[in-house]
Amino acid sequence: MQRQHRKVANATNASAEHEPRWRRRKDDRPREILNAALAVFLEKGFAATRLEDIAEKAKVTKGTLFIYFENKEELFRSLIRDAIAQSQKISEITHVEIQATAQDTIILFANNWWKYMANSDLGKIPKMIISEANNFPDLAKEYFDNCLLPGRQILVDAIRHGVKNGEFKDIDPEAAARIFLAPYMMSQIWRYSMGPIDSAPMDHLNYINTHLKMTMNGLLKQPS
Amino acid sequence: MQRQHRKVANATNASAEHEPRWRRRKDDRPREILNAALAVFLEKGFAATRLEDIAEKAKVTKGTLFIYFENKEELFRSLIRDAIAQSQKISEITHVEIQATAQDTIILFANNWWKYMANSDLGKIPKMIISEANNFPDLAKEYFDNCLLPGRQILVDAIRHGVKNGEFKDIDPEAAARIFLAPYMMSQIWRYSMGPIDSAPMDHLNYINTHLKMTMNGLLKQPS
Amino acid sequence: MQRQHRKVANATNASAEHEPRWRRRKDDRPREILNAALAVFLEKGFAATRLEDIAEKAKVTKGTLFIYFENKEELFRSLIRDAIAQSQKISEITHVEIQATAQDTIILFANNWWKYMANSDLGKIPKMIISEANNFPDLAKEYFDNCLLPGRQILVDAIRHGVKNGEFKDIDPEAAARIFLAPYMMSQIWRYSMGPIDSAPMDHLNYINTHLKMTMNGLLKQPS
Amino acid sequence: MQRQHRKVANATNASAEHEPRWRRRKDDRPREILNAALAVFLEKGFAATRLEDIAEKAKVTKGTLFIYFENKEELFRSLIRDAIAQSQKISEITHVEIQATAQDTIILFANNWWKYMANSDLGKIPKMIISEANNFPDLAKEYFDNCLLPGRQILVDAIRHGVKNGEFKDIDPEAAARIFLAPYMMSQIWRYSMGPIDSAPMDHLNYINTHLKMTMNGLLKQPS
DNA sequence: GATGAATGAGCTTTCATTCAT
DNA sequence: TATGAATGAAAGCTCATTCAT
Repeated sequence: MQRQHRKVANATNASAEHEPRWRRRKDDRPREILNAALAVFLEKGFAATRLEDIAEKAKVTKGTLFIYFENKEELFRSLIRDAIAQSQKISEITHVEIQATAQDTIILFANNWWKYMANSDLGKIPKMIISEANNFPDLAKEYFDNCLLPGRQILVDAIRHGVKNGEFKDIDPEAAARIFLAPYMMSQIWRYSMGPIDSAPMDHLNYINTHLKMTMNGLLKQPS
Repeated sequence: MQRQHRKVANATNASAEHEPRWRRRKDDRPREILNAALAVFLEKGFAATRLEDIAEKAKVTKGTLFIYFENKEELFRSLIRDAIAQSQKISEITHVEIQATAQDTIILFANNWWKYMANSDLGKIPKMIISEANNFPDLAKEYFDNCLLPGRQILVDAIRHGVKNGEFKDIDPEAAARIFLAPYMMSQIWRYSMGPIDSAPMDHLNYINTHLKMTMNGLLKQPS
Repeated sequence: MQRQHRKVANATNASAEHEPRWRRRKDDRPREILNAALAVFLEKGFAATRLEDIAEKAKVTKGTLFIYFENKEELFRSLIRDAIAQSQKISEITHVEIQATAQDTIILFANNWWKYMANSDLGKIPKMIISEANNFPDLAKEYFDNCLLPGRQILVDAIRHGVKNGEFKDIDPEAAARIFLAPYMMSQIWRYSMGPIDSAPMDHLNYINTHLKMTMNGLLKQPS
Repeated sequence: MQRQHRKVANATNASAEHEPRWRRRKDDRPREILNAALAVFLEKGFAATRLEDIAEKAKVTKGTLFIYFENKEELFRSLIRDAIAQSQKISEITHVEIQATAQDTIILFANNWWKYMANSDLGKIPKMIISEANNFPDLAKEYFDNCLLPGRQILVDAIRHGVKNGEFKDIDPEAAARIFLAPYMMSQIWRYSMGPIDSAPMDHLNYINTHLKMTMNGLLKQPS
């Protein structure tokens, strides 16, 4: 005991206005760790991620991670579950009222949904889920059921409605919904994987607008 | 890879004449290992894959892998490089002659390309590249430059040509090409990740046909 | 230990006059911690014991342990040393006057000694010492020299005296003393280890009386 | 590959008659490891034992332990289970025929049993079981049921028989059996814990003989 | 060549100990 | 004083890689 106290005293005397070696950040730590974890898991994948990298990025030591998360797997799961929970909140927001036309419904939904996907950390999840789906099938399913299916269903319904009321051509709504979503998903997946590699980076806004234009009107001037 | 191939060639020469044709030949080993590796790497990703799993699938033991491949990383690289090499051969085949209409050119290309993507192991590469792009950026770039860019460029050229000659509406060919490709890519990536999870499995042919119809003619009956 | 006691004494002096007597006083802490430590160390052994378990049992937090004890090892040592000190006090009590017969001396000593062994925390020490003797040989020696040897010596002396004066048969007093003690020791060691497992729990009083009867008179009706 | 082969060649050339870095000892390893484990677990206890110590004693590396045992706990359990299995074989040997007198039965059994306890590794188990009983209650129970109870029961039966036929005094056979066994057990427990500390080491044979004499005939010349 | 026992570097996890609060 | 968040030094365990067989 004596010895330790003296040690502290010395340290204090030697450099009185020193930054403390660490601070208590009980409330903020989990978020900081999750943010760091997201960055590293996204980049390297689950297995290739070393907890030390996450710790370093979160500016804590390895041991601290285990105060807030049971183990590496639980940290990863927390990350995904957290994203799912946030997505659901957003789902409620983006749950669009049916508009005058099916086209308007689709565009409104797509724009709302895209706003979150492209501008928040939520947009990083699809790449991670794709990469880890076989290692964490339960998480993938949870994400799929809660975050992807509902949005797809809105599209299916809108397209089916548009087909029925003569606004859209006769088309399979299920397939059309998937196709409509593919460029959005692909864009996000690409961004966090091939993004740094693709020599011709994409103008996202232009990309999305072109997508809507193409999907609605087609490429052909004189449709067959 | 190079080194291994030479070694394999030697082995073949040395023993080919006194072994019956139908017998499993020693120089099939690298192929068998690569096949096994593809299956496991695809499922689990590079870091989560244990060489023992690959060995088991290839019906050899761990030690044997190191006879044919320098180490785990080289095995993975061989896999991708091998796929790139095959893709290039196919590229030559799918390098379509320009057709009467831009639409025909695009459809011809797409069908050819899709034939290989959907029906051979080549279609498994995109998911792996997406997952490992940040851990193997050089491989990702190689794949991108040799397998994706050329195909995309054919589309860009065809669309640009179609826009110029009045066949297509006025649209950004770069963006349009990416959007056109997205559902194809997404379909393959999905297949090997979320495929087993997606409750409503896809009819690929229907999906592709709907895609072509939508892209060419649009959804709207009365295009704006 | 010494240091802690002084510290405690100070604390008592400083605050004794303005705190009600019945209130749990600060200087009970070391005792409470030692009690908790005894329970957990006894159950799990030194290395398998987590300080957090002791803290919880003592209704303090981990950090508090380090206020009263320098480290885990010192806490353990304090525990044993404390027991040794108590044993010595008791030794003085049980240091029996020589009785009319050697038998009476032995029985008087055994009953006195047993009273403490069977009914106080002192009886928990043998199991701990046995378990940790190789990890803390100095402690084991201290316990042996101060707590076991003196008692054994009393027995050796009494037996030797009994042999000499014809009260006892001709027997090796050293061996006989050990043998006489063994069932007592074993009984305590057993109690805190196999006790909960032994399906037929022991009636201690019966056990001890049988022991005395057997040891003094033997099993045989017609001694050879 | 090339590189490694050359490396080997160099090493070989440089010191051709070198001892190999390791040998394959598939069949002997488990025994060697168990022996090493017994020594270290016995000395330090389960929790304080580092696998590295066992590995070192067994002249292998840490990793090798995991080839033969699933984890530290399983290694420990294997050790005990192995001892139990051996004990049972011996039990069959020591399962004594009933002799002319109860005294003879007891002495025959005790001598047989003691032969193994005092002269083989089996005698090390009681100290370990005592120490770890609370951490491995299932193992302790298994040991108790298979190794201790049967022997004790033989004694109980013999004593009860002796009491009934007038050979022995009227005594509680259950208690007497425990008391009879205590010095044997204590002797073994002592040997592997306090043994190195006890300044006056024991002559085991003398100890046992004194025990038998005392137990059978008692200390008193003129039994009361 | 092929095998798989053995190695050893590296990672996850634990927990005694420290120290900001 | 007391707390408990944070640290960091092990320890257990895994697995790519080596190498005796």
